[in-house]
Amino acid sequence: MRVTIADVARRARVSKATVSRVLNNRGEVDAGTAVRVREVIAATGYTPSAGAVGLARGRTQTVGVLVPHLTCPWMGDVLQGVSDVLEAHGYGLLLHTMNRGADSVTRFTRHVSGNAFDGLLLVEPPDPLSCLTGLRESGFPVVVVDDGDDGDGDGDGDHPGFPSVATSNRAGATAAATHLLATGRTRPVVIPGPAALGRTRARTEGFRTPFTAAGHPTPHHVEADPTRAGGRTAITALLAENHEFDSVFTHNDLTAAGVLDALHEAHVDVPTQVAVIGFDDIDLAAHTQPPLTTVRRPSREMGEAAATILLANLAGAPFPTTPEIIPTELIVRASAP
Amino acid sequence: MRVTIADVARRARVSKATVSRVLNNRGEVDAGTAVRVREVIAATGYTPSAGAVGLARGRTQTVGVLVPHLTCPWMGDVLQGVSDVLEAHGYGLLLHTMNRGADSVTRFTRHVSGNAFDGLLLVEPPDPLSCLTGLRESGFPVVVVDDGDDGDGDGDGDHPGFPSVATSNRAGATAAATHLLATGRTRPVVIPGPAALGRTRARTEGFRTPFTAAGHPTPHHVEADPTRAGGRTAITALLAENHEFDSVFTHNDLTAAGVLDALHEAHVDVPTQVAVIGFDDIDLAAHTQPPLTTVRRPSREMGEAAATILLANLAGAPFPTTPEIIPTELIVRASAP
DNA sequence: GTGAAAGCGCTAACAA
DNA sequence: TTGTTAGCGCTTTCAC
Repeated sequence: MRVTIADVARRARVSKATVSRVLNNRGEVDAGTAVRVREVIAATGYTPSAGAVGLARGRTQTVGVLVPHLTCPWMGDVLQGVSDVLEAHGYGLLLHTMNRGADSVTRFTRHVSGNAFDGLLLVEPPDPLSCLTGLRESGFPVVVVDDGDDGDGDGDGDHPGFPSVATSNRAGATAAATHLLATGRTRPVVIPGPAALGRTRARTEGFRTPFTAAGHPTPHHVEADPTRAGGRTAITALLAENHEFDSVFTHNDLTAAGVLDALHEAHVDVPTQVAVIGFDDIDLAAHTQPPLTTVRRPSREMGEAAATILLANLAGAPFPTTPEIIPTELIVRASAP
Repeated sequence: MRVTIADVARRARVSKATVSRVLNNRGEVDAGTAVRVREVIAATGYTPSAGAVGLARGRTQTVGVLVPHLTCPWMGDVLQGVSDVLEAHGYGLLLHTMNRGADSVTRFTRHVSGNAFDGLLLVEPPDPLSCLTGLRESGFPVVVVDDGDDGDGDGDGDHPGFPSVATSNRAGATAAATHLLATGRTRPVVIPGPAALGRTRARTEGFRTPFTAAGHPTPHHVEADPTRAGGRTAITALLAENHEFDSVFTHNDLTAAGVLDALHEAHVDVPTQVAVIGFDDIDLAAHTQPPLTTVRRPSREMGEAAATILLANLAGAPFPTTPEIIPTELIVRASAP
């Protein structure tokens, strides 16, 4: 049988209340008594039951994390950032996936209303997560990670009104464009991400700005699946129709890798004939042929920031009113030196 | 204020016990009463408090998962497998990392003895996890995922005695060797993983067997960090000393990618001059130049299997006495056709 | 400084 | 079939 607070109290010849005081460092205990209690605790190896403490205190010291799925390249980084911060503060991390569709959401909702955690981190939530608004109104602490914010600080991401952490999508894309212009590229092709996402808009606009500002036409856009095959197909088609371009900017690295494939097959040299820049800086980016210049998205730092904000709120601090923006960084490699 | 079982009972004009019966489908309730109770539940949006249920029942419907860290390529797959199974059975997943060293372990241990979860999944535990033995003796349900088992079914992984899920490390390496032999390679170089791991032994032996069986000498071994840079350095050194070899087998894909780098730099053609086979089949493997032949390790399936075994045990079934082996699969790509 | 007692929200005998 | 009564293990007034 587990050793309970009552066992400790009996052996230390005090009341449960006193043991509780010692446990929670409520100074109002006689030094000698405290020592005695601590000895018994050590001797019995007593650990408070998380569930009982939670029930009595009304807080579980646990944070829920809802992610779309676990298999995309940067999710591990986000989670690691979250996990590090949570653990450092003694919080547990209850992980939920939306991988199994509607059923997943139902289960998740039950967990939420079952008070299984004190706060919630929403990673890359798909556009209209209906249960969200309910949560928000009920005052449940929620932080959105990587909302589709443009990163210019005015909080117009996909879930306005929620405290959130985002990256500088717009500025990152602008940096890519500026880099291309600085190296003499004037006719880029852009392969954007899903049109529904705020970050796609932000990256599109951020990329266009320097070009139009320099008097160049709006960059040519091409649709493609956000996969390696998608990028490859798109560029192959473009080459077939003899479209002229001297550079490609994709909204994700996987697509960029496909672009490199297509160019390679068509014997178009990278970077001399065409420069390529991706977005995200996933592991693969450093390993393509040639290595990919890309806009790094600070996944881990975003996870850390989100967890920090949530924990601060649980500790009584108000949520920040504007999104916290973690800056992107242009990683220059051989595909666009 | 949250709506509690007492609120529901009052509004349905029954006792809390009856509500509880309806909640848990204890058939012994009058149909009419049950309907009335359900109506009130629906009307109030009542959800049982997870903590209170856990305390009363002595079970939390939550499983702990301890992973070394979240950033390695296959961890997401393992977790996705675990998560899918757990969610499908209504279990929560409490995630712990050992990323922050000793402190992590301490926190984790507290969670364990705090009864925060009903069972535990240990993913790739480092060799001697001291708290493990204590757990085991106390009868706490633990399943080890990817123990360093050789996969030949005799249960001699790094943590013998624990129920576990592993992959066919030995057979996978044998398949790689057989493939090389079948394509005329007789002088391989092997870059093994960390010597302390059981799977390194298993893969080493599995690879050697076909060669010695065919009358060839034991393959040449070269030490290297399990990173891309490690593989590159190792092969560069080997080339510098004019060591003759016609193929390379590495215990992980990252190292293999480094090997490809080194060969490319030295203008050694792959696969005509040297064939290369890796292990794991991480995303990168399909994207190297040339694409990497590798032994796929079924990460996600391992996660699913481990969760299934644990849940079965929590439901009353005994643990299997031998490790569950999910087979590897040789993925043939251009680096060793 | 310390203890008694009343919950936290639920389940599970035991009666009725 | 249903209600009553104890807990589960802890925190927290409120007295002393």
